[in-house]
Amino acid sequence: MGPVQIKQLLKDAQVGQSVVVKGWVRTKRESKNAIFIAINDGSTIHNIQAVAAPGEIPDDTLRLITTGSCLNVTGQLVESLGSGQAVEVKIESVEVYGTADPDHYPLQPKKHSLEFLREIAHLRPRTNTFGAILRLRHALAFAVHKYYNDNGFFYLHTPIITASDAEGAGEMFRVTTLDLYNPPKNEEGKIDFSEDFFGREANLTVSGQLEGELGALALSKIYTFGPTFRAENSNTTRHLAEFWMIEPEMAFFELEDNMDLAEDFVKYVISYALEHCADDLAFLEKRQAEEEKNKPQTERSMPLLEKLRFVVENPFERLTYTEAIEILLKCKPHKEKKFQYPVEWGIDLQSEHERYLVEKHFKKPVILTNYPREIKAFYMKLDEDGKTVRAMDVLFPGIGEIIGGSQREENYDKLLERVHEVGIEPENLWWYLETRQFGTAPHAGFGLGFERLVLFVSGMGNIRDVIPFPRYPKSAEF
RNA sequence: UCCCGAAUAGCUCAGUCGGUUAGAGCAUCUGACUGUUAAUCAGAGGGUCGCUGGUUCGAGCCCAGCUUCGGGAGCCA
Repeated sequence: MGPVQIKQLLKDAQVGQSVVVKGWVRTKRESKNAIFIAINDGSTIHNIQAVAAPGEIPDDTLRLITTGSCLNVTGQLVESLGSGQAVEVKIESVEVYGTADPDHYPLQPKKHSLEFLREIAHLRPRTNTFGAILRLRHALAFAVHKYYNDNGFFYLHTPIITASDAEGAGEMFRVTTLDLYNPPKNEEGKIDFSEDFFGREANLTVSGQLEGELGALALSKIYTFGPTFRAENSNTTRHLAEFWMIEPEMAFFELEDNMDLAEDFVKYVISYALEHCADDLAFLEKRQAEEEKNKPQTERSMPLLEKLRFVVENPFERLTYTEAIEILLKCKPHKEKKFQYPVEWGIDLQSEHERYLVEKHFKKPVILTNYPREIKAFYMKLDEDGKTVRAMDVLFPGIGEIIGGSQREENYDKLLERVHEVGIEPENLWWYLETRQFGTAPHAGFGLGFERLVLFVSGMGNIRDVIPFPRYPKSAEF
């Protein structure tokens, strides 16, 4: 199927074999006795070097071979006379598929800032960094499916368009076919959504969880992995308006099981990346070190591979919210009034508090559980004391909350009480509430932000650089 | 959305106290040299100093507003 990829060529091809290489030119170097063309087809971070003697490539063709142009090269695989590579392609013929005028092609054989590359998101996959990230992203996505498939989960496709506005997970993007310049109005002068496509207000999903629970209460173990949308005006290195979320939901799982799964799952996918993306991770480790070389020693990250192995090999720290508050109350930054936000039982933990726990106190991933009910969602199961809920957040160094989950409230009366408490109209969630009336079961689940995972594993600093075409406020160009 | 900072050549950046013709490195082009590795050396071309307005004899530089970007915060995954 198609031409042999450069990855395969570098791995398997025999010297003397005739080969066809199709890919994009990274650099061309000419000397008196030889022309060198570094070609990359995205299958691997490594280029293959194609070589010709001067005159072997017609001048008209040679002139078109510039950084960024696309070639179809036929030749023979030979041992390299140079020292940088074991094998190279001795060119027999070259066809230029597409030129890239060097006066206008923005990618040059030099370092570019990530901000600049974000402005040319249509071309940045051709860089080493984004090639590595996109291959890593693929491997992690594949590992997610493999993990759940191997563990008896079913991939459930929850809807992208949803009419339930009661989830409270954030601002939503409206979906409508109404004429925004002249929308139908009802007697009160308000927009008449009964005229809209779905006969009611509709939005893009902020979470597949509620539908995921419906699946778990039938198939026992399901997961979702799909796009998720938040219309928050978030301008940070950890938020996107469109991102991919993985949400497993399991019947007959309690909080402990949920934590065990979350930890095992994250460790599995990171191990998978370590095993299958060694070259790309090595490159990303170098890239991160290079980027941080001007930082003082104390602010530099642990080398990427060391960090990933550390996470895989060590148990996550597990403690309750109450225990975390006690640690924070006793800690130095609190006593020296270094925290911007006060610490007391009942507060929602701020970034600075989470960072202290993860990066200073424990120096490893932390799972916090049993948060006060007031600061968590209505669907979380109440603890016996009625004050806390069976929530769990997995906090990662540098990323913050990578997973948020809980055991769900399966008791109809308690759930209904919470629904009223937070001011949701029960009619809007009748189908969700019915699962607690018909064969309810203890169950639990969590959501993992896929880009936050890629961010952590890649060592990149901005979530906008770990998704091919990022969506964030004022940005949807590509 | 809030706080702080930034915007100068294709890219990364310097530009002193407001003062004549706005600089460097890389990239590009030309030449030299070389089994080269983001080659090296020499030369050349390349600018609406983010936008709008203001202050001033004079603004890349000072002031105001806007736009975009970055860092931090909030919202959260």
